[in-house]
Amino acid sequence: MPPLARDLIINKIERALEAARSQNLLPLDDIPSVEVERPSNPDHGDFATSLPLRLARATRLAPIHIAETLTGLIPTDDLVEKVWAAPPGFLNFSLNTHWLQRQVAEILDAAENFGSIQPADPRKVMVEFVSVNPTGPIHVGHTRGAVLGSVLSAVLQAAGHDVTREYYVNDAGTQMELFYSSVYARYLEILGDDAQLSADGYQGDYVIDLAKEILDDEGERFAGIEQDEAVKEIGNIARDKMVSHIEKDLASLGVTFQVWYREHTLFESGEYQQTLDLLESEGHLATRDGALWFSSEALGDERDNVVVRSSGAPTYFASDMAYHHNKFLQRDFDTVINVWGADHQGHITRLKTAVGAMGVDPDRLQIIITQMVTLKRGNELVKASKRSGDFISLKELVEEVGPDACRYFFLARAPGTQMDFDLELATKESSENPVYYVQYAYARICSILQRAQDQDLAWDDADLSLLEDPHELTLIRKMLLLPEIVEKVSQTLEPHHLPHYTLELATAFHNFYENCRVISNNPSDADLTAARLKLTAAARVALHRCLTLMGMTAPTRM
RNA sequence: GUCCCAGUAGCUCAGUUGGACAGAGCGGCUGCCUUCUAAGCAGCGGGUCGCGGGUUCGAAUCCUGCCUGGGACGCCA
Repeated sequence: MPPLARDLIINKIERALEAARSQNLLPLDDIPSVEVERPSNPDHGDFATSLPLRLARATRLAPIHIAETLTGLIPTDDLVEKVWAAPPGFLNFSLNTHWLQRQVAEILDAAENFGSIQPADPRKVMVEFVSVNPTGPIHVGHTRGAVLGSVLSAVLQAAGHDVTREYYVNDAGTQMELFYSSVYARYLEILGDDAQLSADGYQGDYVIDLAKEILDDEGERFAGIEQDEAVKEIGNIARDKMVSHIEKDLASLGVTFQVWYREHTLFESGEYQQTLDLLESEGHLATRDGALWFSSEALGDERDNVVVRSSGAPTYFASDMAYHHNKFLQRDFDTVINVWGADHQGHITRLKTAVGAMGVDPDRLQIIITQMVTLKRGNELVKASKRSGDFISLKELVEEVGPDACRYFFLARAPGTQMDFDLELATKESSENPVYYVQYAYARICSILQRAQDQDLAWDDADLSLLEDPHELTLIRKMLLLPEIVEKVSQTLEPHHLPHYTLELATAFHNFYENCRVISNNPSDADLTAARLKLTAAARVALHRCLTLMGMTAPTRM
């Protein structure tokens, strides 16, 4: 992977600053950190920095003077065609056309690795996401986190990190007990007993379906045995079925995991006890009112939190502490990213506090909160509550909208914003969804390249210096942005930049297509045709990578 | 009551961590298919960036006070 043009330019500016200092052209005590941006206006070049404006105060010089001084110290070369100062004090750079043309070959050489980068700090990263309790099917509200987590994982991997995608299965705790008894109650109900489902039990029809399945598979034997034992056995079966349903539903959306980590293993392995011992030895635990508390208030949290109830049962928080002990201290992840729904927001501080109490830098735990998804049918609100059973499942959603559009829809919005999902609109507009715009560009590319192949046209040895049309150069410039986008997403943990970029890339291709005929019928254009085919092939590489990173299909025809 | 997130075009949303004239898609209006896919392209119209102060060369972006919407504050998960 060659260095990014951006980094080469930053380097040039740094050297110019060094020179300015040693030649006493600028009164600098030390070299400031240099940042460049991508100007939105093409007239301002490919890269720009506002550094002169920032240096004005410290140097007591006019920004434009600083910009002009630096301009004189930055030589143009193979990469940079032009450097100029622009009022009130910007320093602009435009890239050398021949350099741009050569990048077409670089992109083709990189092939499916195009867009990948080498990070300054390669890390072992875990992305834990979805992690819905296996007490019911996965529904629309969870879809957002599922898509976000899977794309984030893919991008982090492209950014050179060692990524593990993990689902935390909460198979211990009171909600699971309630779920188990709910299935048991339905089981008995089918066998003719009076309904015994408690008011706070799980009401959804899927519980009945589950009970039927178990009845079909296992027969009536659970009716004959003692209740506690029956609930336990039925519970185990129901849980396994639920987990595998969830796994299948997520897979239909293209979301997969490497590890399904079970909560109860924390207790079996002794890690739970180990975690408590560690916290105890550091003086972070206290007994009060018959319960065991984590003294988080002393560590800056708003209040202390219960770890073990007076009943002796550990809280969810307790196993979550043990789980993060496992992530950081047992499995040695450098960075752990948790994707949580907005309802878990209150949990952030205490978990970070707990991680800190274990001697782990809390900044190594990064929590992304996805805001609520409000589900609508037209103007009608659709409630999504698992216990009432009235919800739209992920499965239904994928069947109705399709996985690609579904992914794009959730992906294109920043995680921190609440969003409305109008089912009516989503299906009605599906043919005009931006996802088709992008895929259409890809299909067009494939169609052209197929035609070229049919005509035995080769482009490997094409003369890329023929690519001089503004639309051609714009397309090249746009493609070269991908590594920067990958880096940005991996740093900000905001995958929504990717679909937005992909849309721009598709636009750049559509514009090229409209303005530059690729395969010419005129034999005298053979060289230009070859060059444009090569560019088209590079565009296929770039768009394909985008679609792959987003977990979407790349159709060769539409 | 305290804390967190959000408020940008008719609608759905971006806005490169304080920069150059505020963008895209959809919807509306007008053009473009006898040559590689019209699921496309070109153009027009559309904004008090929730409101008021402040910080500075410069604010949609940072600070502060309000307004509106959502969420979190349990020996639930």
